[in-house]
Amino acid sequence: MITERQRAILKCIVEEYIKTAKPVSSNHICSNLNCSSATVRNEMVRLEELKMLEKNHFASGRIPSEAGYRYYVDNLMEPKEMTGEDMLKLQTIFHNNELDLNDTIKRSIELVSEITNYTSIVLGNASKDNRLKKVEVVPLEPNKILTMVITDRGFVEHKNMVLPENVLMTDVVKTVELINKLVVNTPINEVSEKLEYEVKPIISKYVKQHEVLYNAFYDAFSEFTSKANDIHVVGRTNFLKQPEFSNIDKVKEILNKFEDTDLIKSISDDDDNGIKIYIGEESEIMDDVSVIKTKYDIDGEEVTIAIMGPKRMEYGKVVAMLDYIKENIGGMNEKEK
Amino acid sequence: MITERQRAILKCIVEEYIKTAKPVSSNHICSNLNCSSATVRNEMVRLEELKMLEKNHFASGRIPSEAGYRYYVDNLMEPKEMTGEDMLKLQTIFHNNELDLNDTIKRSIELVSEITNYTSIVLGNASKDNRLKKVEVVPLEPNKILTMVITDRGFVEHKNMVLPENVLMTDVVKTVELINKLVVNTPINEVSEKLEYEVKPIISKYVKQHEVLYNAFYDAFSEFTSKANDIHVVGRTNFLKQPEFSNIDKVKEILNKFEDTDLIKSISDDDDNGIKIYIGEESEIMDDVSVIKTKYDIDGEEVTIAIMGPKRMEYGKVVAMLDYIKENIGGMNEKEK
DNA sequence: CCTTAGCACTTCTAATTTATGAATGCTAAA
DNA sequence: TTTAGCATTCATAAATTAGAAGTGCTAAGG
Repeated sequence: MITERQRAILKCIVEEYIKTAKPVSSNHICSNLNCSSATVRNEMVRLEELKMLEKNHFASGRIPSEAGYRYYVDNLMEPKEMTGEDMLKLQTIFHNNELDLNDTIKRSIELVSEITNYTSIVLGNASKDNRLKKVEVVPLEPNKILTMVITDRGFVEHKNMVLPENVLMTDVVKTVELINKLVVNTPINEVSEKLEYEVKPIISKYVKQHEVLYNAFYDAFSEFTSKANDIHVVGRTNFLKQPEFSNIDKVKEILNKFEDTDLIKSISDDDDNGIKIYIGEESEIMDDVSVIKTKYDIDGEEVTIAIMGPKRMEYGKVVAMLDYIKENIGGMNEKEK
Repeated sequence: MITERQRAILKCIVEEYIKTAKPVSSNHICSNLNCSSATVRNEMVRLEELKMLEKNHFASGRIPSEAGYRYYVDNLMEPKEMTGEDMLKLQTIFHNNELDLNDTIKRSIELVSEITNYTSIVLGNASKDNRLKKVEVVPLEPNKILTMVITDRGFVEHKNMVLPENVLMTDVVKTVELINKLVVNTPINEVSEKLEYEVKPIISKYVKQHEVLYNAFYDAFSEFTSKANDIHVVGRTNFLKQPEFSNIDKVKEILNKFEDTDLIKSISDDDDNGIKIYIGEESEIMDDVSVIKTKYDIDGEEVTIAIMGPKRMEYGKVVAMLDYIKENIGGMNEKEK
């Protein structure tokens, strides 16, 4: 069992280490508690036996182990109040009517990154539950067109195309009409299938250059599904500001992880909707990194956001901000309906 | 005057230093030329007097000075052939019909970054010469709309908006009709002005909630102009791979420069349309950095691309690639018309 | 039995020394 | 003009030293 005093010491060490990034000595702690440094040292030995603390070497101070952080986060951490200033900044984002929910989230998270100096990730999953609203073609120059795919959630994907010489504009219009008639209101991830089995057979009857046109639209759709599922990373280089990343190889390692799309996407794998904290190894990103993440379920559409920093993160501060954002986004969501 | 042998030595030193990033010794050179290391040393002294070479300290080898690189680039550098493999990779991008010119450039430049391990920048200047083609509104849910701004060049900017309770859909439609009637075909950078002085007075007569709606559209346009003028940077972290950036402070410095939008935009200030090389200080970005840049003039629309690396860049290789890209983009441009 | 003063002990860090080696500049001979 | 030879310079790496920080343990005190 862990005693009350041990808890106090652990809390003190974790918080001090988070603040300074330097191993914490018994001397430093005894001024906060009513006991001598020798007593603290005795307790430290016990906390080390419990695997809550670690030492770099014989005579360094103690630093929290992953288990130590875990215990701190689960049992000792006090919710940290946001500053009025930070709240105000978030409020201006929330009350900007021109932003839709997705952009609001992105902006909020960018702000979190700026305030905390951590890295933020937004993983959209827009394709899920988006239905095709309409397909549109705007002729630009004689043989150049703009094609647009619009969903009922307001996502737009567009692409400029150069028409081969032998394709007629009337054929383009026919194709678009056909697609609009047959595919509108289909969930976006089923569109490809529907195109292949329902549109293609018909298109070949009515449209001369059906091969070329069909392929062009088919590609536009598949690009859409891949893009909609997008990854938004802000503040990658914030890691450079952390003393534990003063080593250039560590920097390289973490920056390379950000290039690994699959790894980043895997952050949203977990289905828990609360605010979850993954410390070091648990993050499955890198041993020196912690991730705080949550999912926002915006009328059926899932958005995962994650804040990434060194293990020595200000967990309380970040959790408070995410809480605040979640609360307000939830409110907006209600209002909107 | 600089002698033939001195030129040969300078060329040798620059190329060796580009390859190894280590000061070049007289011994290393004399094996390439038919003379002893002592002779080379004598010449090196003269090249140093001409400010073409520098030393780190008394007994280090020589490294090229900025003037040395300059002389090399202007007089000694041989155009380097691209490898067939690299050409092939570029060709697949050029022949991808679904990419418009802008995307083709972006992709090509990304490839250059990948091959060379330098950083690439594409500075679009889309707003220039873009005219408003149409404004469109798609109603999504009862009080939610998608607004789109489309230009004659095929740029699309869109935004989801939540309508305030008291705004009627009919008013929205009226506003859109008005804008389309009055502003279509206006160069995009003049739209704001025209909105303010021509549309606003009229809108207030016909539309009830004119303030709210007017502001919404006004903001959408100004966002468009700022976005269209976009900055596309690829391979920022490639600098980490360069030995001259093994110092974390240098890395921070260069990464911070990338955040400075105005600085990056200033790269396109120069009006020369050829391929220009700025070495070190000349780049006005950072003393340790060189920039190779050029402008592509695609039927009236200007795109600046720049490749950034250490002073110790493979100038010849990059120039060859940009040449090749320019040639092919030019060809596409013709074909398209 | 818990707390604490005292002290020996460990290890890191930073400063200094030492040794080695790479490459130079200069001199003098070919 | 070229080059061999050699003293000279300076960086880098390894070895040494000194100092500081902080621990663990022991033994005394409440």
